[in-house]
Formats: sequence, C-alpha cells, structure tokens
Amino acid sequence: MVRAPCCEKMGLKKGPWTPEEDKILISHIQKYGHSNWRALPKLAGLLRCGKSCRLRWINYLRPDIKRGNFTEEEEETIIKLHEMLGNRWSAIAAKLPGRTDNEIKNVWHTHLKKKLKQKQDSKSNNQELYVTVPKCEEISVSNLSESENSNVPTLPGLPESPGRHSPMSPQPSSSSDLSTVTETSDATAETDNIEVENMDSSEMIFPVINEDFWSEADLFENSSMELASDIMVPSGFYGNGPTSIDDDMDFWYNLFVIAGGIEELL
DNA sequence: AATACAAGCAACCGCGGTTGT
DNA sequence: AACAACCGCGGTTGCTTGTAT
Repeated sequence: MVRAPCCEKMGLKKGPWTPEEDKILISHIQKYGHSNWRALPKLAGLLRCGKSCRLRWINYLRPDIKRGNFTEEEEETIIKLHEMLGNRWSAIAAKLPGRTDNEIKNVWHTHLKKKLKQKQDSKSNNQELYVTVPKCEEISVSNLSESENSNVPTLPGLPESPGRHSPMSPQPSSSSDLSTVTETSDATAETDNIEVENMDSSEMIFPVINEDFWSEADLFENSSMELASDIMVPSGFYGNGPTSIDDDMDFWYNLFVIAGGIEELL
C-alpha cells in the first residue's frame, strides 16, 4: 500500500484554523460541495491539505454540529454504547445526532472514563463485582449503523453490504458526512437514540467485551440460527430484533419484503 | 500576582479499507 | 492481480484555559 503523507508538500499550513480560512472553506463547500477532499483546498485557495479541511469541516464547521456540554442522557448513551461497541467512536457518534466522533472520544477520555471508574469503584465497595452474561439474540441488519454493517454477512437476495462509506458511491448514515447526515442520518439516528434512551438501564448489563468480540463467529457457531448467526448483541439493546424462532421468521420475512420493495424502486 | 499543574479540546498522524485504472 | 489515489477511523499530541498553591 502506497501512502501519500499528509501535507507532504512544502508550504501547506498546519495548526489552528483562522476565521478567514473557515470562511473560505464554508463558502466553497456551500457552493461546490466536498466530493473530492484532496482537490478541495486547491480549488478553494486554501494552503491546507485535504485531510485537514475534511477534519475541520466535520468536527467544527458543519452546520448541524451541536455545540456545548453533553447532557446526562448523552453521557449515559455514550457509556452504554461504549460498553457495547468499544472504541468505535464513529459508530457511537452515529447514535448521537450533532455530535462528532472526535468530540465523543474527547469526552470519553476526559471525564466519562473517570465517571465510570468512580461508579465501578463505589459499586465494588458495596458488593462483589461480577458480570452477568446476557442472553444474546440475532439483530436486525437494518438496525445496524453503516460501520456496524461492514461486519454483517451478505444476506441471500440482498445487495452486498457496502462496507465503509465509499466516496464514489455515497451511502447513508455515515457518522460524519454532512451530505448524508442532513438527508438520512438525523432521522435514523434519532430513532436509534430513542431506543437506547428508552431502555431500562437496569437491564443494560453487558458482557465484558474484548478483542475477540468482533471476530467471535466461533463463539456462536452452535447457534441454531442460520441467518446472521455471527452478529450477536445483548438482549434488548436494539429493541427490534427477533426473540424467538417464530419472531425470527416473521422478522426476516418482513425484511425481505422491504428489501424487495427497495430493489423495485431502484 | 506568579507559577505549576490539570483538564479540555482541536488538530495531526498513520493505518486500513475501498474504488478506479 | 497489482498498483495508485483517496477517504475515514482511532490514537495521540500539543496548545489553551482553568484551578490550585
């Protein structure tokens, strides 16, 4: 893999952005969009590398960015999602409209980690610490964010999973792309958010997640389910997944009906 | 008031994945 | 199939601001 180092060319500016640079970047993106980050700074007349422009836009200049302190609900959501997803900040950000992965990462490292530790410490002082392994169940592919989707096996009769968002063929629900956030992610993220928020926190006891969690096909290889049997989440997390064989059949049937409809539309 | 330290945050860096040729 | 170009992600750095001494 050949890698073009960022800002390899001499003369490209680094460090904090000035208000003037921000203005230029905003007006250029408003006029022409950001289909090609690499070419954007040249076209806009900025002495920055494309990567720097992209970061600035995504983390700071995007109009849908929600500034200010995180609410209790948001913090709780982050903690819960982090238990589930680990350091997959973009996946977590996808569930929090208006928040960026960078912001969430910073909040996590600065105070949520401490907050969680304090909680755990006070818990372990009161009672013996143990982890309840929940009943796992299959999850709706449609309930997964795009980044989660990248791990989802292709279903028979359905279009292949797009994997990461490709610039050449934009896909919805990217955590940090304005063009998709404004069109689709708000609605879906909000829905997902509600699901998380509405959960009874007393039920949110998750297994300890380690590196193997994301490649644990063998862990569940005895599962009787054939579809998506390697995608497992703790019971109740996404809310909509099938909970029995019958539910499962109905669920997948409905999914295929929906998928068929979409295919027809296309 | 001056200094040291800690916390918060924006930005950078390097890697892996995807797409196009 | 191999390579090049590009994007997005997560880890890390370093500057700024706030607080304690």
